[in-house]
Amino acid sequence: MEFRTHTCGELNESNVGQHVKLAGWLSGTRDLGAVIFFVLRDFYGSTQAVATTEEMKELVRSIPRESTVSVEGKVILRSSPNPDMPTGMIEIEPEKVEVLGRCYEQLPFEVATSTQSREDTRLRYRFLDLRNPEVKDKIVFRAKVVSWLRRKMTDMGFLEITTPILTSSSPEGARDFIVPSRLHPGKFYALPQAPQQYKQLLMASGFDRYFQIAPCFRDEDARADRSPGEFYQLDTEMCFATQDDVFAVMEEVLTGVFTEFGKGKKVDKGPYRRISYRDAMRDYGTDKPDLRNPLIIRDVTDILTGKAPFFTEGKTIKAVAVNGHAPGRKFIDALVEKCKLNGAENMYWFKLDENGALAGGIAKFAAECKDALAERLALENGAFVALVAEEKDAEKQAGFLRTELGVGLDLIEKDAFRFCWIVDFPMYEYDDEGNLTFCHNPFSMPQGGLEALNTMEPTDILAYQYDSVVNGVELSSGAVRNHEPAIMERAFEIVGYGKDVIEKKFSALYNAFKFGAPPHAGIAPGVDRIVMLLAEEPNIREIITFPMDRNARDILMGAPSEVTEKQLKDVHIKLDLDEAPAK
RNA sequence: GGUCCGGUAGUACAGUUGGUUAGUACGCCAGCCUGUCACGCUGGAGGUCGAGGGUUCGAGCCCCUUCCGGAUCGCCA
Repeated sequence: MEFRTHTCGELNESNVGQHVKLAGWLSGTRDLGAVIFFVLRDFYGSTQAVATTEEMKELVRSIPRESTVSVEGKVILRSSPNPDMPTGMIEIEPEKVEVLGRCYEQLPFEVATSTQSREDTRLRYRFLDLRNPEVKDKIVFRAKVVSWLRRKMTDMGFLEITTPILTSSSPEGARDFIVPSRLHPGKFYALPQAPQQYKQLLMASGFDRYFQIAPCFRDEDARADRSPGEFYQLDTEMCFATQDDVFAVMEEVLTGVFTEFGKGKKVDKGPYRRISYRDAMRDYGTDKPDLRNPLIIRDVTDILTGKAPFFTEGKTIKAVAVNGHAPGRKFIDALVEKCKLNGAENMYWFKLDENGALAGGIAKFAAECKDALAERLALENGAFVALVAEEKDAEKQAGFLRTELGVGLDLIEKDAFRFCWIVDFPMYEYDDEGNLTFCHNPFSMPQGGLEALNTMEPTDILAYQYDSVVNGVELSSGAVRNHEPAIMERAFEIVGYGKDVIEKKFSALYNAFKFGAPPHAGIAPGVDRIVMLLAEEPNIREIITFPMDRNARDILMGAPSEVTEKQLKDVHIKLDLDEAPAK
């Protein structure tokens, strides 16, 4: 005996007269007394049935909503069709209705309006939340995107290879999730932050083009666009490949997926614009510029230093000029507050009135250098100029200002995905304690190779390290890898690590590279971010089937949870808690 | 960990200057209704106002502590 002959989304006029059987969730009843309309919903859609006999009406009245039900009967034409419903021309005249799984509890929220409930309630009842077609569709959408990416990569000659989930802790980067070993007391596995070393080992093994929809684990706090704990990357690596080779592949994949799933928005085609890290910081105040925003930051330190009490020596002064969209006083005052809240010392401003005279804000201080400012900032009559003057972080504050102005004055290009590559990241930087460290990761090849490492000022050395950015979102990070043991040794030596450290921390890679390593390069776009952008969904949890909450808890499953004494003993763990664990 | 906002019925919210019995919508229960499709109508049940303490004749409202949630920053090879 079969549960169904059709799904709830497929019946139409052509099925009229057929005897069918459907199964699904009772999503609602409309009891008109003499007739009861009730709607069955499954993964594919909804179909209405109509109960007319007293016996059938009593039965339908007795079934709670959201119970699973099978309905067997004849497809009939509706006397009052619903053109908004795919199955709206027909309905089922049931002969037999059977409850398959009763809904015993009061629903915590309406399935159809689940998204209006608090997020923790939704997550606790995620299985109900996911019955909401609006919620479910985002997960289906994600599956389609992932499927497309997988097929595209395969078609381009990449081989999908899975790499271990239980692996070793990697010393730098984000905090690891660690897993105690039972067989090896006191030792731990770590979940991979990325399959970085494995994919490079695959290159050393001769696999030419690798990819994987790879789960990555990082024990860091959440953000609106960053799920805590785990996320997925389209991880890929190529043998005998240059930065340009990687770009060519990714431009095809990214433009492809954004065109296919981007709802008709304009999508940049490759080659994408390339912007050096330093130019990006200078012009946009960030290494992930939103190119839909037409505003450019200009440095006016040389023009304005000393011209006002607050433009003192040593501050960097950055300006963002807007022609033709001068905001009102209320907007400006709010902007000043936002900038201060973001950590800026202050925000200054002036306008150029219709006659080309400086007005408002710091106009009286800037008057004497009006011509220089007008030229530097390409000012037109009616322009508005916002400035920040900072001892440090001037670029960052100006970047914030640029975004606020672009968004606030509605200057952002609509319906477009604007891609760029951020290239030439510095190899090294000084950390807050003044120590030299790797800027991105130690696996990148320094531009100029060993000679650059030996002759250049470390902070001047650039790496073959790149990010892809779309609409202000960092989509992926990648690099040409350092496959030369000698260059690796020198690269680590510069930050004060000896050969022994490489041996210890990266022994597998370091050893592999001594046996004839191919030059190789790769990149890893974030799958969750791609889906978020395509689905126009600002909350990353909406595009994850079973997301953790912001505090990295799965409140549906109750993770993380305590384990038994025996489990702890098996893995040689003794707890040392400040307080007794909460029950 | 910092800052800001919030927590009132199953759900989403309102609640005036601190003042009588804490309301509204949806859901739930009972009844009416022959073409609904967010059906409609009538009635009913449902509350530790997150928790604890304080001020006051009187606290959902004011103060303190604490828990929880959201936004944001720190953090994120």
